[in-house]
Amino acid sequence: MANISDSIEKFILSFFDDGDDSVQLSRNELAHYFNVSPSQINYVLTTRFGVDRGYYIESRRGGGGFIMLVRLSQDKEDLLPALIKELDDEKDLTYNKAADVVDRLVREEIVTPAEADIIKSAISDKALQSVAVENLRKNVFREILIALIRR
Amino acid sequence: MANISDSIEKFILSFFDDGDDSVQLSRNELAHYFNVSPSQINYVLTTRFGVDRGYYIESRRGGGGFIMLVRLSQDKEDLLPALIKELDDEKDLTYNKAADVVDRLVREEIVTPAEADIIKSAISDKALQSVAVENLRKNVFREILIALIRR
DNA sequence: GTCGAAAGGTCAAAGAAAGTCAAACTTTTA
DNA sequence: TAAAAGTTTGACTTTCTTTGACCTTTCGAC
Repeated sequence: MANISDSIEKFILSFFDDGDDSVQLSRNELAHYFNVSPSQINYVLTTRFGVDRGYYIESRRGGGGFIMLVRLSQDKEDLLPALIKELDDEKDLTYNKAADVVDRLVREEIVTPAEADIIKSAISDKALQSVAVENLRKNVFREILIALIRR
Repeated sequence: MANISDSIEKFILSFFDDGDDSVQLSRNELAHYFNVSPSQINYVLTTRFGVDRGYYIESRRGGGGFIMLVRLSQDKEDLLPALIKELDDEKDLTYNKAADVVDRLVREEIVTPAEADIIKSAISDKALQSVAVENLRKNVFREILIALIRR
């Protein structure tokens, strides 16, 4: 966790701790506080607080400008079907993108952390990297078993 | 023990001495410390810290990158490591064979029935039948999401 | 209305890791 | 002692982060 972006992410997340569903911040202040260039705040926001992770970003420029992060809390009934639909549009589902979704499912209490580990292992690069299709299931299953050992 | 890889292995093993189950290291630092090329660290990791030896490797690139080694249960009596080993010998792992194993894991109370459902969906024919490899993860993930809806 | 300062936004380049792979070299084994 | 197995190295790739130069929007003063 040596990198600053992770620290900034944590810092921002801590603002949500009071159960608030939205948080307001100042890009310049934050950048100054962490001694980084302001655009790094944007980097953190786009990589850590995108829709994939279940956040919505709103902002205003100029005097009195601000950035507001809203934690999306979708209707639990709709979330899974919505995610499946989004899947189809996704042209390239990387592990990281998928893992973000899984983390969100944990947050929404649709899956337990233990189940999330299993899912992540099943969709990991390692599990799916199999040239020969015959080995695929083996790979996926192996990764799952490994995930089980780890807990 | 004249070769450097063995020394590096020993060195890394010593980090586990405090009873810790996981250890974090920097590839570059380690390579520099031993005066070897960074890729030699990968060599040591793959030859000495693979799953067969009871370790799991996780890593991240870029600024603040790291390599984390997790020690898995080394108990050869344990069911899971034994199953992983058997997997390698299995020439053709059908869905039914795998599902049997999963059911056994439920009976042994290693996984919950809910987790078993997730696992089964991840290794189902449907999940893994993807002509184009790019769609594979999508398929697997979709099947898992569907399994979640069902419950 | 116009202007300037005060925000925040964008993007590309540079930097900082780790990963891959094949070739060269060394050691072991049959 | 030749072939196989294991080790070492380095060039190249991929991923993620950090920085800075330049752009756009908003507000308040005049």
